[in-house]
Amino acid sequence: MEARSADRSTPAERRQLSAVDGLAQLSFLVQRMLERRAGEHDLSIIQTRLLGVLRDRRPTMNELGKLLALDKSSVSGLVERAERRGLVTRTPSPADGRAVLVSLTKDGRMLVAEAASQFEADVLALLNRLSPSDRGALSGLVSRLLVAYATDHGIDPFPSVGSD
Amino acid sequence: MEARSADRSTPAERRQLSAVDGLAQLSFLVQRMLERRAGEHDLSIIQTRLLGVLRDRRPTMNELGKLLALDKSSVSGLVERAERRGLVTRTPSPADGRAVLVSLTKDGRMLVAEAASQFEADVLALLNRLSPSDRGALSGLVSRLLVAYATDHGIDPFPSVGSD
DNA sequence: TATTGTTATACTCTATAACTATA
DNA sequence: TATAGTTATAGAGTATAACAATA
Repeated sequence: MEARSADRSTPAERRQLSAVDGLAQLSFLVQRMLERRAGEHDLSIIQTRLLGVLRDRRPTMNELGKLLALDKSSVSGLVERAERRGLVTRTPSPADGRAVLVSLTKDGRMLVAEAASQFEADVLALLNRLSPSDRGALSGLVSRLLVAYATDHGIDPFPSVGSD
Repeated sequence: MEARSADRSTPAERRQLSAVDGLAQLSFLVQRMLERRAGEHDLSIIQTRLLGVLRDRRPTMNELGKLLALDKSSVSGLVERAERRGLVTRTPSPADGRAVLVSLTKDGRMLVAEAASQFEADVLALLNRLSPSDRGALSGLVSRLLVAYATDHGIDPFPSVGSD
């Protein structure tokens, strides 16, 4: 649902968002930035995530399902649509006759690189609204938060977000 | 795409995420929390957002489209499905014979309240991984960032996230 | 038998276009 | 004419279930 403050005062009187509202709003903002940049390349967020995880992997359909937290049948459709656009290719696995390896094409790699750099620029522009010292502080706090969370969940905090 | 660090060192050597990666990961994490809690009530994120914006509004279909950034035809379907579940009701507008007012039912209000409080608890639990002073610092920085961004875009930073 | 992947099916979500009714 | 809303249609994205091929 929408994050919402219980605060009923007028805008001019309110000077700070609650921590929960702030984090919720920030997450929506970042997601919107990603969605917008992806959309400029006719990519959905999930298609963009697919290309993203393939940047440094050549997984089977099965592994892709785990990486993206999708059912194998969903992966079939996702990859089929990306393949139809020439962004990824399917290759039979030499190691396992049942398996299929998915990898980026040149076009796919170019597209994801472009979208990634634009998204990065968006986030940097957002962060530039803070002073350098505030920026560093925010970055450090977010990093610590994520590392603590990941550690609690037995995950390596550093590989990418979302799925891999 | 997946947020990714260009850092190629091993996990044990890496001690901080880049600011961009951190914000991207954090946004995915918060979104997953929302998605999970919504899913427990058989709600999608967009259905949850619909209920969320209706908590303190009684908009027309048209206004709802602007609040959620959806085409009017999308709103028709969205509201139709929510109405079928007994979560919202449609009432003819007394002021305009063409317009329809959408509002929460008791069931809808209960559902969104429950999902909201669970989501809030998730975010608070996440934040509790930081010390109280770090928590305050993070909250303040995020708040300043969002206020600066909103001000630059001529938006009131305080009403809810995402759409309203 | 178990695993990998595809296909059939069903539903949500979204947009465009055509339509009705009201302003 | 313009606006509010619905409906028809098309497509992406998701899951479950049934299936074929391989291990």
